[in-house]
Amino acid sequence: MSTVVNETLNRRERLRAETAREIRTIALKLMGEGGPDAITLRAIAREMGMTAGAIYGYYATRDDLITTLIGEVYTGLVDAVEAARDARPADDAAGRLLAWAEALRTWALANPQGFRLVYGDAVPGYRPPEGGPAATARGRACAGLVGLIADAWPHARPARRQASYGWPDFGEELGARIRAEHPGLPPAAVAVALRAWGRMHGLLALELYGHLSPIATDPGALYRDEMLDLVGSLGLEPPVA
Amino acid sequence: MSTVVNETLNRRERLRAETAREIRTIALKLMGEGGPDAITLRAIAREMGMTAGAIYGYYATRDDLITTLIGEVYTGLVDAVEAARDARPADDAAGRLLAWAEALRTWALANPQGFRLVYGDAVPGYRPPEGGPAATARGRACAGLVGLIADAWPHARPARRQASYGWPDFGEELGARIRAEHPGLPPAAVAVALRAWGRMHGLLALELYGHLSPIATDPGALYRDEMLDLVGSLGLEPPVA
DNA sequence: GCATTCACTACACGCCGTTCAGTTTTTCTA
DNA sequence: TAGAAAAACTGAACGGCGTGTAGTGAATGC
Repeated sequence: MSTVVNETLNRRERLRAETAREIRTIALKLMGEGGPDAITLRAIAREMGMTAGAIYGYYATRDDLITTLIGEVYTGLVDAVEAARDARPADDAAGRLLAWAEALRTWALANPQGFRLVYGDAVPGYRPPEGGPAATARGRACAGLVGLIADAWPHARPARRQASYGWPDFGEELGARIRAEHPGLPPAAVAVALRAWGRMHGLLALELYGHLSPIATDPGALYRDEMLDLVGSLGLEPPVA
Repeated sequence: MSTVVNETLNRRERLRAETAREIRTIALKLMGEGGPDAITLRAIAREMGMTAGAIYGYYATRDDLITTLIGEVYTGLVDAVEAARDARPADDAAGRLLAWAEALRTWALANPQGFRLVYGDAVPGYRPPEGGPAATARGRACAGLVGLIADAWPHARPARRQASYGWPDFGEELGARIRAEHPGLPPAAVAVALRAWGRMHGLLALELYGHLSPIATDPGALYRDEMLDLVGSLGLEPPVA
């Protein structure tokens, strides 16, 4: 079945793909306006001049659509942070980490509903599926963060390294990937990367969910400060600029 | 009208208060079973042998009920972390901070839906009201954290203090409270406290929302590690135990 | 040219929050 | 203590939701 798919798509298939994309586009628009809960099959259909039932020809259920959207949005997020990282020279470990973190916050502030979709409760009892684009995007994010930590690892003070971790402490897939990409990197570095992820996520989540606004007038300064502290704790010199 | 309320509550008022409490209790039970979205006026009424409309005699709207619940749950959370902190001797700054952090995670794992209720999207367009129990609880949490940082402040390395903050960078109410409770404490300490909050919240939120489970097998170890790093970065010696 | 496939509509079901007129129960008062 | 006033509650309704299912009309392929 995987042979000879070279023929251009049928007119039918083209229309079909286009409609599926329109559904997703409108869903994202609705999400941007009213949050993940505004993604309603009936609202999408209304916007498209269709009936809600028609969407079931494209997505088996609302959760399926949401899952697809999460994958798309998450991928866009990882694209953004990776691009920001790669805009810095490869030997500027501190700059690359800071660029990643700053791009994450910039993206989150520009797409607050997307952040909620990816990291919050999109659906009541929603459990992300095992594989799929969302898992891939998360894998990229984790691997990217580990890469940033790996670049900084030679500078890290030994005091920070004493926690005892082994590869079994981490997901098999991620562990294998990291051992391939960064031979010789100890598993403790993965723990540092995940903790760095937590430091970024924590202040961002608090800010985006409104828990910081009545308390701190400039959450961005707090966040930058936190990232500089992180860079410093890795033994890196933050850039003077 | 405010005069002479000394009389014991009417039988009516007693029954009324009891019913209101039953509503809240059942709502929390439903939340524990099915998350915040399972809090449904109809489900509550069903469980009580009532009609959904009857609840409107006690709470003006579902959001009002949710708001009340958030306040209660948040208060319970702060009670728990404060108790854990106060179980340690006053001169053990590191132990008190670690106890606070550990109690936070313990509470969150025991009440994951409560964590979602307080820190996540309880309601689509929900904006927490200005005052109320939830704001009070958050104030207690912040003040408590600042207190923990204040105890550690004399030990902090000067390198960590160079960020420039002023009192206007923080909420008026919180600022006044802190200046009263900790005279001489610079505003930069508040920033450190909020960043510490972020470090706790980040790993916890990632774990509870299932973003860490496919990656790290023991998020608790990660969390403890992060907290030890935090304590160390404050210049405190973590307890040997 | 015609059978098949596909996209879609119309309708139904059960859930939800919310409102409101009416009924029942309790409390207060004359 | 009888009746008025107030409070508590019901039952039905409205609109909105996700989700199925039978039927319709047009495009596709032989």
